Amino acid sequence: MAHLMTESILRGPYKPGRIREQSRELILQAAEAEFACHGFRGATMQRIAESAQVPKANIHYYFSNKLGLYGAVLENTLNLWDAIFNELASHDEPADVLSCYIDAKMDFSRTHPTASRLFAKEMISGAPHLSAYLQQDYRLWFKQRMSIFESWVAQGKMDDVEPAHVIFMIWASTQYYADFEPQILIATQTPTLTEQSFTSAADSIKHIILKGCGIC
Amino acid sequence: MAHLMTESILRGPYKPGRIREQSRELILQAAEAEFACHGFRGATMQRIAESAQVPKANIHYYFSNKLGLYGAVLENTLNLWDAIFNELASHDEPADVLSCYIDAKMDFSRTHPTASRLFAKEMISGAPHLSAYLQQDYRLWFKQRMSIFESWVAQGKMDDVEPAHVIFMIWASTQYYADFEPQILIATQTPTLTEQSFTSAADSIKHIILKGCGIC
DNA sequence: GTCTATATTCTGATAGAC
DNA sequence: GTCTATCAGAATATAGAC
Repeated sequence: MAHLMTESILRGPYKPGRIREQSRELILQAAEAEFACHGFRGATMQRIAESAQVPKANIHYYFSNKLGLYGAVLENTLNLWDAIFNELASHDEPADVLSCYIDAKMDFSRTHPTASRLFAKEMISGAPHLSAYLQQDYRLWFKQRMSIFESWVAQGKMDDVEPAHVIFMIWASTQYYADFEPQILIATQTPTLTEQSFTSAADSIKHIILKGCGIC
Repeated sequence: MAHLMTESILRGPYKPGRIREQSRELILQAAEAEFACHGFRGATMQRIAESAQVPKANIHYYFSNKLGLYGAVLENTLNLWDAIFNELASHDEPADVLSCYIDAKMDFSRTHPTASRLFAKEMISGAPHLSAYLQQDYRLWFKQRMSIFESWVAQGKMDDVEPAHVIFMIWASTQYYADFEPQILIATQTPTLTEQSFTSAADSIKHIILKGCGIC
């Protein structure tokens, strides 16, 4: 029976370092919400601690300082972001590729709105903590995808639109439903964005982007 | 000669209250940049004072407190915003209306990027200081424009796309070039967004939105 | 690992001389 | 109207008992 006392009821059997992981995760979640809402400077350790329901000093036990905590939150967010990036696969037909990508991006806005907002806040502030990330994989990824679009244009599979602007339109439109939720709710006079709202939005975006780019 | 000493070289002849106006304007400009970059909580009176090159106490002479200053900045921003709202006029042809509106919105992103970012930050934070504004004119404006779109759909002038999503796509895409500038610069590997960048982006957006909505 | 108490710096705001 | 000096409270961060 003794070892049962050390098991986590919620998260399965005991492993060395599990308490550490759990506490870290709890703080990270609270921090993500706080940073997404108030930005790096506007967020306070006090509020994060209250939200995570741990004493303020515990945060400093798990993370070196405020910047370290923010870095950890940002890293989590960027990992999620990368996963969506790679959803823009190079299948044969542009229609399939873009449809799937728009659906994936919109799904991300629905399931990870806080991550989307955190990223947006960081960008609007001039991306002071993202330079390393943006310089690496991101540039390469973008260049590669742009050349795929250009080959489609060359093959007459889509209109001669600048590929970068198409990507920006997709990013902007899909992220909008996470980042500008209050504006959308009031405009459409609905209390919350349902799963159906997102599906409907994705359908409209797909229709406009595909037809607008001359993809059949 | 004496009265020349009281004239402002930059802003024309002396008027009662001119010093007051000038100082207020100076502080407001610095505050807008600071709030747009760090949000309400993240901005500090100290930094605003330094940026405006006035002693911190002077800000409290012109504005009741931090919230009052933020309110004044936000009011300026919303007035600019309203002007663009009304650019979506109800001419006869959808193509003209949407073209002009996209151009106007994109021009706003180019000439008032800080205002755009301030508004975006406020939205991402849940629009805590905008509820009054969003409840009034905004709802009415949106409803009216939606009915125009619906009449176009009924007349077969455009595809049966949900009007709200079209508007959101236009807002999202145009604001993106102000709010997400760092991402765009790094992706396109250019040092700054030129006037030509904005024109090119507007052209792509117009092409995709108009064709995508079936507007000839 | 957890938490109370506290050191230290910073922030918003004010008083009062000029 | 302007500015220096300063307050009270809040912020990050640490010390040290348990």
